[in-house]
Amino acid sequence: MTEQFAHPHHFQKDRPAELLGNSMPGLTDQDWLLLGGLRSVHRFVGRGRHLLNENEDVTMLKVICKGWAVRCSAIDKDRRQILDFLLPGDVVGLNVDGRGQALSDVIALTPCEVAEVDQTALHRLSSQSSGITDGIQYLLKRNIARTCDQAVRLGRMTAYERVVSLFLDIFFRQHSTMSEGTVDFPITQTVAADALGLSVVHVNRQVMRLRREGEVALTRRQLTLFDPVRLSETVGYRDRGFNNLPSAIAAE
Amino acid sequence: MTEQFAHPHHFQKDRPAELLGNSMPGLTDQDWLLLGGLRSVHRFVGRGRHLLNENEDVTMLKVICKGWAVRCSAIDKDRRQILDFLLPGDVVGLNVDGRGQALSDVIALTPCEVAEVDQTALHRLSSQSSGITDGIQYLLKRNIARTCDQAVRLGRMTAYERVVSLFLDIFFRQHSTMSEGTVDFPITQTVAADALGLSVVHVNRQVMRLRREGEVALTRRQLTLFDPVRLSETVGYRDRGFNNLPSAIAAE
DNA sequence: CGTGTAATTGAAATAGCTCAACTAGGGTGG
DNA sequence: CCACCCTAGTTGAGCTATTTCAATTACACG
Repeated sequence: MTEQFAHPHHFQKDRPAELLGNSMPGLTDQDWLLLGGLRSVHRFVGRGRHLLNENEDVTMLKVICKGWAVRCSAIDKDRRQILDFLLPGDVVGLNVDGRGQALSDVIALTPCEVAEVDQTALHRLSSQSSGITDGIQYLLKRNIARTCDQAVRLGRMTAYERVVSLFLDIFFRQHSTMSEGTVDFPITQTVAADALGLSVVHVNRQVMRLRREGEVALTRRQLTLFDPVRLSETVGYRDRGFNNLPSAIAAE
Repeated sequence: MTEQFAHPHHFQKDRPAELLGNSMPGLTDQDWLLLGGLRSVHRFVGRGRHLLNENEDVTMLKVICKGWAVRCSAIDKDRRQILDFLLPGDVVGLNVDGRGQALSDVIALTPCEVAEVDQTALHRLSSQSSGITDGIQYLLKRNIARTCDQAVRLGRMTAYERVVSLFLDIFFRQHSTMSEGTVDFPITQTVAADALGLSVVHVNRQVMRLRREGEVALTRRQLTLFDPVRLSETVGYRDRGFNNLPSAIAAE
């Protein structure tokens, strides 16, 4: 399918291991060594291509090195729900059902670079190091947290709140203070609509409103929040301690 | 003693070790022994009482031995989103943020009996047995699957579909064939509304419709589905392999 | 037997959707 | 360099699913 871009000669040991390790707090030097020894295959995936298909047997984990992707479940031809956005460092293939099959599709939102790691190889490492075991658990817990927040958004927030809350999520995944700032935002309004359970038209109206209110600037690829604190308060945003906000660091 | 735990299915389901072990497939006899040796404290929790508060530091895991609970996040005084239903065998305390604090409240839906287990004690067991490590991962993955399904429901299904899909979920968690049957259903329409992101009134209208269509019978505590197969097809229900449906067993 | 919680039903209000038309850019080929 | 497309964004107008409000009925439980 999408695997025609493999570069078998080009084994990049450092970057995938580094990205993976950075997503797992509390690794020892020994753990880093083990991770560094993981054999990985680097691949390029074009925008819109699948990194994973729902119900596919997951044998390889994929660490996103560059680009953005979405985890997404299609319920019929013209309804799909985006469950999560994946940024560099995120791992594809952890969300599986009781048979080890993928729970949802994963689709490249921008051209992506991923490092493929054999699942059983990582499992083997994990049995040698409790740090890595804990690291995988940490990634699973982060996925749970994101999906819970997503469910609350979808179930009990107004359109306006959903948009703000998505903006805050994406913002704080890239920005580590509570002050004004600009971050990458390669998310079209159509994609945002599928993430927020709204129609494109209605997403657009909320974005327009936020612009009129002077809360955000939004171009094709960049999002600026002018007062993240105020926005956080208006929608009851809660940091979950998986980003790099000071509160999380302070609580260590 | 060893022999007692080797055949879990033949034993009563109300003991913490059995309940926990039964939720973790693929345990060895040795794993069962370890679990059986876990010290646990038995508690009774009244209906409506909290088993866990959002943001509470989680030091104890609680295995539900009897009764039902909900995992639920309050966004303000009169909006809350129920994320999951917990039945006997489910574990309270796995869904935590990056600081080890609970992501959501857990509230007893009926009077509950729980077995409290020290988290670090279980963690210690887990470092002695890869079966138990995998078991915990399995529980986390099940939580992810449930929350993903919940997000799809909330984001992209009509009211009618949401109700049917919740009924199917609850049904197949207690019924292991695709044929007509009756299961426990201690869920008031108000509670269902908070789980489905709908108003009580509208939930009621969907239930009435389902009754009129002859699809369900629903009393205060019992739910009957007359044709689960047809219902599954109309809402695109997918079994995730965490219940006891034949498909799951067959795929082993 | 009362009393409070849960279910049911109708009617009016509304948040969000659909349809449709139009604008703005960004890339591509001639 | 322009003409052309194609995708993304924007806006208006009418429609509908769902909510809110309000009133009534059933039901469990002390």
